[in-house]
Amino acid sequence: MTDLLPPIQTTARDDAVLKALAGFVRQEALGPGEKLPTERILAERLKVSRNTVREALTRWEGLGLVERRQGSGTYLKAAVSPDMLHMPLTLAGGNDFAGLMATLEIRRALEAEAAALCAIRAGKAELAEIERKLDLMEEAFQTRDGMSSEEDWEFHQAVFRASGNPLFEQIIAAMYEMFHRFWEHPLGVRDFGHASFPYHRTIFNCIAARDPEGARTEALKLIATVEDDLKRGAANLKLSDRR
Amino acid sequence: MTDLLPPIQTTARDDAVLKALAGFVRQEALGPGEKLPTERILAERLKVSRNTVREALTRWEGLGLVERRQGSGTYLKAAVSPDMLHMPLTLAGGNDFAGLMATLEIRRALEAEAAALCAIRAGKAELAEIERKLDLMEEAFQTRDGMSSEEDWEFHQAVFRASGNPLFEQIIAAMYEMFHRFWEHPLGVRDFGHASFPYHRTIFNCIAARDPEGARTEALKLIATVEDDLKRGAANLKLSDRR
DNA sequence: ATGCACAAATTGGTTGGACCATTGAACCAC
DNA sequence: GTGGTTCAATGGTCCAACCAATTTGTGCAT
Repeated sequence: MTDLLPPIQTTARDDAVLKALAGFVRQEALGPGEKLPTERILAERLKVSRNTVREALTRWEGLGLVERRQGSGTYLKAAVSPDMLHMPLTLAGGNDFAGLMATLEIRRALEAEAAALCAIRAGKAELAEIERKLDLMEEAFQTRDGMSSEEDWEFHQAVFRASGNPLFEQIIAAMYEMFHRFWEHPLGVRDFGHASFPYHRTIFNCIAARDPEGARTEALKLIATVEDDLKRGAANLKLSDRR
Repeated sequence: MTDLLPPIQTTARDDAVLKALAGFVRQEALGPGEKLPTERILAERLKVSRNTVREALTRWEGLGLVERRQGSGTYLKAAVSPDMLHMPLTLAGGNDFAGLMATLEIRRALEAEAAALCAIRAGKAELAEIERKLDLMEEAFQTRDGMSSEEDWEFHQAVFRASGNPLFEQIIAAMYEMFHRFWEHPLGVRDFGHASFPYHRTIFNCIAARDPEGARTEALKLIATVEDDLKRGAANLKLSDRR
């Protein structure tokens, strides 16, 4: 009732440019990594100023769809289609302990759901991929004595990817930066993340056994251990960080 | 081991502009709705071209942080801070059934977790606010015979807000557009959302009773009914949309 | 004074052209 | 081959002007 009669768009140059460009990408079947026409050519072909083309491409760049390399060209970074839906999300203040805990709660929600969905939907190939990442992680864990954050992350990524819903991976990928920043300075907790180790295997077992609720439960347990480590780290910090 | 030696950043003009602008907003304590300096003034003050200012603002506009009105000015649309984290989410084929299901799965994950957290953390004031929204919704439901999408939404928002974690509300707000768009054209399902109605009350009861797991369970049930309606709608669509 | 029509100033949107900085390939000397 | 050099292509920045929408001010009629 409220907003039928959308505001009429008298001008929308750069949007039109993006629409045309999306159509071009579709027609040419361009995929990630491929180079698209130069700004000058686009400007000439579309009969708009190069500045307008640049504004349009800036939008796509901000959305992570495209990467510009000076002197080289503009390259696709993700699959684009004319009917994409964008949900830009900006999170305020995630540098401190509270922010980290907040992201961890999001992760708990998504991790549990993704594991459950994964148990329902994962195909044989995805299952094999997850197990491969798990093996890699366990090997790294024993070889480097617990320093397996990279492999750990790849395991979780594989689970998210196999959930069949790209949003899981996207949201969590954006949070990766935050976790990674933290994992390099684990607040003096020497064996940070050790407690979570066994649950990776149990999660995988539930997924492989097609047990959604079991996978959900194990995922919740895993996050709980990480939360615990985090709280211990915060306590350490409070004791040692007197200045 | 892998990414020590990060690529050096020789120039980053527009990023610098945004950083400066974020600092300005912070210093002037500007909030949503307020107007920020004109492009020409920014260009002059920051000693950069107006073009560069425009590219920077285009980025913020794309992220939904800012709104430009020709002839009027540029206005803040959301709170900005220098340490924001941006995560643009893009969903291919956003208009169709699959896209809506994808966002619904995210919503299921967040809704369940938020309800559980809410049962643990909500204070008296938050609890009262949730109940108020619930009453409003129930009233609207009976008065307008099921058309209570706005009030429905506000109820869920109140729950998210009372979870004590702002990220829940932010993420779900980014997805609001998709839900809203759909609620106006419920695929011919006449009583869309009716089935979910009673669960709002049961969720609230669990929260008020400080029963996290109960709240989680009820939230999952609610989303399940919406998913069900959605599938029925998709079935209707398949039957009627032959062309 | 009040209200309305019109002009002027303000502001974002677009254009065209110029130049700079980086990249990558072709080429050359050793 | 290896390591420079040159050079054309390409994105990044700048400038100056003009267009289009909005806001503000001005002055006239009532």
